[in-house]
Amino acid sequence: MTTARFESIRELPLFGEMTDEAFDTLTRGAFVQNFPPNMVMITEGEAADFLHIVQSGCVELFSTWSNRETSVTTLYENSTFILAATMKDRLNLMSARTLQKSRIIMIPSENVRSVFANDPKFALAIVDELSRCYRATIRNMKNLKLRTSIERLANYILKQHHRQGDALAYQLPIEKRRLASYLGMTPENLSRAFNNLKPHGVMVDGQTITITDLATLTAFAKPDILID
Amino acid sequence: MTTARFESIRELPLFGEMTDEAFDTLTRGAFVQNFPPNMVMITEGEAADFLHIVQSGCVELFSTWSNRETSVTTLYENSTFILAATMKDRLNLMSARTLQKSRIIMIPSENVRSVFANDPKFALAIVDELSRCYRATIRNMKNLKLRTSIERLANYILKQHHRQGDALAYQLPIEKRRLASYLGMTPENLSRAFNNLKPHGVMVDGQTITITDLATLTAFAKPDILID
DNA sequence: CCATCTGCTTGATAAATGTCAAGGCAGCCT
DNA sequence: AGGCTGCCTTGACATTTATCAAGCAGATGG
Repeated sequence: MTTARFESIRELPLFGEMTDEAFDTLTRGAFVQNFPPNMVMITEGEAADFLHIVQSGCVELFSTWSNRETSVTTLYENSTFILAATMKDRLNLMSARTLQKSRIIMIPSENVRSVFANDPKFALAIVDELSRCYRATIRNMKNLKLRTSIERLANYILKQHHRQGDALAYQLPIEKRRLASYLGMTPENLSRAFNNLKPHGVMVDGQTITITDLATLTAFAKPDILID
Repeated sequence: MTTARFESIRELPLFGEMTDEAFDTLTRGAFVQNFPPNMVMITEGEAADFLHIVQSGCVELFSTWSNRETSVTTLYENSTFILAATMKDRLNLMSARTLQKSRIIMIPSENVRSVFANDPKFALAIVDELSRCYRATIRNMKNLKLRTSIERLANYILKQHHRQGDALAYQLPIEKRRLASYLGMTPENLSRAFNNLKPHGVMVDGQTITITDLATLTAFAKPDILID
């Protein structure tokens, strides 16, 4: 029974509703791979031969052009990536590297496309996931185009605050230089941006963020349900 | 026969492969609406009750936050929009306004979702369209984060050159202030960016762009198949 | 333990981009 | 024709952001 190896993903929204038969077909030829930290798994421009799922660890999607590099997003446990390129059988637009030791499940793209055609529940789940990624990217772009770097940082701090159970003090989940790249600025500028946020209720010590005045920070950040 | 009213879209990639029956179901309750230029048809934050298709004219998707506005994309004949929000039954993340007198076909979102479940060919077409939009947005974001404003303009000029049949002289399809917003800069800066491109082989007179040195412009712009 | 490395921070400076104000020009209306 | 109006352009200036260089601190490895 191949399914047993992929139990951990069977209950994910993307696979939860499909038939057992479809799930077996999907995972036939799939495999799990362990990667050390800081390993480039996928380089943009390559064919998208596999749908990837982060089983454990952490993966950064990034892109380069003309000696510049930018972080597009960071993925944690149970996230899928390379879905759009997989469905259209196109080249990857982004590269992927592990940030920590990570276990990645890889499902042949062909399987995804053939099961999509035969299992309506799976088809719906694919569309849900694609729509979610698309909308997340639109939000990301609005964030970049409508806000200054300090505003982006302020909203990032608020978002993490919510993600970490409304804790007023928490650890940054990624290195500051990667956060800087994600937010579209240089590490130097991120340092200064943290300093600029002091009067708006943010204290920083190493990886630890402390929100000293949530109301002031929120008033400054003006979070928006259509962006954040 | 309701279908007759929607003949013009029957052959689009999104609808071309589906059964006649499914197409009839889809367009039941759909309608065509004429809009004058510069009319806001959709405001971000509203529910996505209809899938929209531009039958003729031109539509800009844009977003606002805190008294700022940015143009996300411009759509021409046969483009669909609001697809992701339609499929997930969520709020629109972007607003839409006509730039010219436009005819828009509006299909109830419920129809799209129910036909999706019953017509595999349509389901595949939806995924294709969603993937295309997603990948276009990723490209857009890479463009914004990896290039300076002058580089973005140079690549925009090259892309239009190709879209307009490799013409060395052509008309800009949109107003400069909207182009500026799309490229993530102010109108004043766009003017200066055009001036900066003179030595790289670009001449501008009103709406007319003339590429005087394609090789130099291309060398400067460094277009990339994974962005442009 | 020291030496080294890497990521972070800071200051000084430069470059890119935005803001404000003014003026030009074309299209439009009366 | 004359006068609007809206868009674009230009100049002067302010702000934001990046770059370069230096130094610091914590982690790593002999």
